[in-house]
Amino acid sequence: MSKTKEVYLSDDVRKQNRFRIISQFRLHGKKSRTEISKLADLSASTVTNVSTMLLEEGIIRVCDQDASNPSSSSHGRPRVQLELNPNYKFVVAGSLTFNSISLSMFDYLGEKIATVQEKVMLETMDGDEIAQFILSMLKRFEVDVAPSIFVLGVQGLTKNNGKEILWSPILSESGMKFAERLSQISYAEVTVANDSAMIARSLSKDKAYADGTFGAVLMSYGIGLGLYIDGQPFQGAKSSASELGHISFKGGEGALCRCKKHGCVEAYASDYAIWRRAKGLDPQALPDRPVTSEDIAQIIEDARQGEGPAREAIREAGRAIGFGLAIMFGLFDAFPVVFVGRGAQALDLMDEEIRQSLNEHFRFHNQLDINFTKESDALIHVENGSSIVGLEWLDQQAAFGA
Amino acid sequence: MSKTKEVYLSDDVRKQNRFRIISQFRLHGKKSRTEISKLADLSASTVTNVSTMLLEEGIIRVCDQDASNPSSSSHGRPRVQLELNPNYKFVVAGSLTFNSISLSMFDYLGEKIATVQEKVMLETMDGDEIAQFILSMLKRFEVDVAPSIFVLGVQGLTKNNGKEILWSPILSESGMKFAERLSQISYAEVTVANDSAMIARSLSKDKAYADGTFGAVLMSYGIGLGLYIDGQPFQGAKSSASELGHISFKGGEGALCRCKKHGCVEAYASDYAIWRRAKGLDPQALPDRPVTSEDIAQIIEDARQGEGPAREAIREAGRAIGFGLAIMFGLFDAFPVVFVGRGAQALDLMDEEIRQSLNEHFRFHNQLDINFTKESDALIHVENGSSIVGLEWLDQQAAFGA
DNA sequence: TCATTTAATTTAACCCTTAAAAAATTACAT
DNA sequence: ATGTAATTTTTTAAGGGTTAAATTAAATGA
Repeated sequence: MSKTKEVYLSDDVRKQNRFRIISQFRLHGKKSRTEISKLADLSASTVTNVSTMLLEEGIIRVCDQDASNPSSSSHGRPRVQLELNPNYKFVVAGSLTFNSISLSMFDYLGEKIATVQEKVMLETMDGDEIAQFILSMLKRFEVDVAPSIFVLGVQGLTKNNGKEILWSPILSESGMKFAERLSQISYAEVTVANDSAMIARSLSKDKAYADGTFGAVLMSYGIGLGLYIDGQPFQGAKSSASELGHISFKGGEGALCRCKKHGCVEAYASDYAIWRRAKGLDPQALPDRPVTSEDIAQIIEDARQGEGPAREAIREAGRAIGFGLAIMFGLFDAFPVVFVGRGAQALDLMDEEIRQSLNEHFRFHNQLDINFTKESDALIHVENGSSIVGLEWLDQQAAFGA
Repeated sequence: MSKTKEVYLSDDVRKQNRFRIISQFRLHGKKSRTEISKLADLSASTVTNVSTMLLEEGIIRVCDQDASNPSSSSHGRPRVQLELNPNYKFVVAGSLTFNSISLSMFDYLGEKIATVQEKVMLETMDGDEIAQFILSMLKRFEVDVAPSIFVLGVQGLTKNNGKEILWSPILSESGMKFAERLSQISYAEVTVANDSAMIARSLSKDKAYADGTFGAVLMSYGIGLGLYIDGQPFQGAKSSASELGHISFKGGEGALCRCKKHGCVEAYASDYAIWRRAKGLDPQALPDRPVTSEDIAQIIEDARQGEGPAREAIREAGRAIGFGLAIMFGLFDAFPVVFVGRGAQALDLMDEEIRQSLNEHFRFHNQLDINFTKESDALIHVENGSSIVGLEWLDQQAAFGA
């Protein structure tokens, strides 16, 4: 998954240039050799050579040269449009949440060609069972192709190599190795990634966020942060890091968090925390049943009606988020923030508290013209971001080989 | 300063290999072509070609082939030892603190060949004056060579490009551009870097810390953190980041910090904070005179005598540091920590409080077998780390050209 | 049908690395 | 002294990559 190559042979030069060319197709879609030559800043000869190889290897294909040849200037030999071959290889991108698994298959062009979703409590399963379950879901796809890579977004701390889940609140074992098992039985590459990081990746392709520096805060069963800096996903040292949710907001006597510590941001801002507080339950215990989307929607509606425990629960969530962001801003400088997930629907009700809290805890008062926006469909973004990771991996494989 | 290069021409291949070879000399000192060939994993022919060029360009030189030809096996043509040419180019590495400037000149081999130190209050000077002052100090060096690059360690937040100080407690202007001015009048490259980051860089060459992952906590006029992960210096998004000192420890009603906010870790753990508390001064005001090394030494000695305000001030510092580290560990995973600076002399008196605080605020109880050690001579480490940065820059220039 | 125009391919030259051959330099035995 | 073996370094020739320039391919329009 790394892009770093020790380059000291002309062979490596070709691989680099293959990657350059594939990347241009990935970025711009259908293009002629001449256009690619300009985009990739490579000579026409090189583009001819490389694209001949890529065609032979099935990585790209010649488009149907319909009447509609777009950019071609009417005179002269017409351009031959090429594009990535959608059938070259396939990615399965998915999202594992505490009560469901959702999987979608994408072709090499990035089109979603199938999708399956299943309710299931992951906490009750061990690594083998999860791997088997995912494989069984695959069989229900209408398409008959094998994926080359799985990318699965999951809440919690994942290792940067994508091979291990260090800790996840939705899994029974920690350091769970279902990735390894799934890889064994499916003969495919398997990558696990932090869900919020995947959301950020998905948004990074969006024009509105494409300038490159922003954070995606996921407010749902937990609180996650995915960070993009100068167009690059930010990774922690070993792990997905940027664990916004488990920054200590209230210290040891604070409300109980799912991670078994007290006072975490999550213990005030996640959906179970908001529900717990709105319903007046014991802050030192976890709710005894899962909190549903409907529960949260109801609380938000109550809060909109006026003051009361629901309103106050949401205010407190805002203060916790603001505190967490202040810490993050202190470490990374302030960045625009996109809120995603069920809790984000109440962003307008929290805005003031977030800003107050930020103001109190972040050191640069004057830099606080921070942009908060919200996005829904967290799950779609997780899947989308995961597919992007998968496609990038395929591109690198196609360029540099195994 | 980045190592990433776009390689798509055979010319780039040679540059990469030049860098490989130079790096081996940097790493191992005197070596023959044959040895370099093995170390750099390049053919003997390539090493011959490249070293011929490097010799012509004055980047390396032939060593005096004394009687002592070390590794050479007695039979056969003897190896010709080569090494980096100490006179190729020169680095000035320095440290700017609130009341002094210290500069040293290093040759291309990394040997310190001159050093000057000067008491001066930086806060009273503007960018131009600082730049002029540094130049005037240079004139007092006994050597008559011009440096190619200045690397200056300074407390506060620096931009990653090394061109700007975003914020520093010891400078009057924020975003000060003295780097630019110094660069103009000295015709040399100028880099400003976070002092703690430089300390970490210096320590990273030390065998004890060379396994690669550790943090260096600087406890003196402020609280800084330099992070090394897997042998690589960790950088924030835009800035030196990892501002341990300004994590909010006590919130808005906490003690006044030099950054003008309240409750920062620094407001409890820096030398002025410890002094303030030990002397029973108003926590909502800054001390009205600089705290000296002697002041701190005195407080530590008092604290060793038994309970009392001095002892309690140091305890509180430990709690603040522990809290800050807990936040850091939550974001980066736990890492061994080296303490440096005046305050570090009291590490044994704080150890218990640091660990208690960590335990309370860090989410993984069981991972707390963290190594704390201390190093003194913060200033030497800052200079040392800075010289390393300078030499790396020269190496890259030598390999890749301007 | 033919000149014009633009796209794509082929050709020839250049750069870099490396394996293999050659040259250089020393130790040691006779 | 002199020749042989051992080792290091340089030179040579081959192989792979890129590119500018020349050439071929394919369409338009008079």
